[in-house]
Amino acid sequence: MIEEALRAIAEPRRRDILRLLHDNELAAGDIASHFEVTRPAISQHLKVLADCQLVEVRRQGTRRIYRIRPDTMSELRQYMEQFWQDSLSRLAEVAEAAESNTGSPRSTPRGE
Amino acid sequence: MIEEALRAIAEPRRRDILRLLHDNELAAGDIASHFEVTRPAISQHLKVLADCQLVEVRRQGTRRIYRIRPDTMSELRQYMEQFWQDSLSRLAEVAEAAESNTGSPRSTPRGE
DNA sequence: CATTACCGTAAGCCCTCACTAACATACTGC
DNA sequence: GCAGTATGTTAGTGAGGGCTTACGGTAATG
Repeated sequence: MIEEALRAIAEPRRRDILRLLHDNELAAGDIASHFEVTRPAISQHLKVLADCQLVEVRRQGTRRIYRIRPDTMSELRQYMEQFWQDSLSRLAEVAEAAESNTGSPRSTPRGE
Repeated sequence: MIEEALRAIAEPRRRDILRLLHDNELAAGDIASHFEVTRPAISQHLKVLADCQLVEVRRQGTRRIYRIRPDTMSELRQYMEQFWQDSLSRLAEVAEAAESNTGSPRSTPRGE
């Protein structure tokens, strides 16, 4: 489930959709009108977001109103926070912070 | 670049690799020995992680030693933090937090 | 009932991706 | 140079994903 949600937000278009819904609930057609792709494409994205419960849908006449599910969003957020802690050692975090503060990294960060 | 990194960590195997490297640097073979898939598969994952600068590699004889790049990890982390702020409204966050504090959400306060 | 608006679904195309098998490369020791 | 170790790279495969076109289904309206 969370795994599915993480894959879902890895897609830029779906992140755009979520940002679009950050404070307003919107009908599918309204959402689709914000993008260049066709309406069915957005509908499929909305289905992915609904399947992993990142959004929820409400029917109002012929319209489908989509809304963010903050509980699942927060769950995913917490999963990510745990991931940072699991993959970023305390020492590494401090080192990075110090490097960022000094502004003069010792090892070439952009060398290629 | 950040886009690429987000796509990279959407893959479970690559997150496992990053967690494996959280405080130790490891040779490619050592990393591969932790998984069931073949070494070339891990080598390709490592290339993906190196391309988006989530890890860096150092050569030591015939061995390639891989290490986390905390700067890029933090950059990605900050990008995600910004995304939560962009997609989660203040009100939704507060509502979720309150719901989470009570421990038993039970009745969803949404009219239907 | 017919029409219109709104929306999801199915099929097909093309591209990406994770994986394996085979080959190529770089370094070490004899 | 030759053999062995450690690793990257390439070709090929099967699965999945995003997109479009075409179609089907439901609700409001006359």
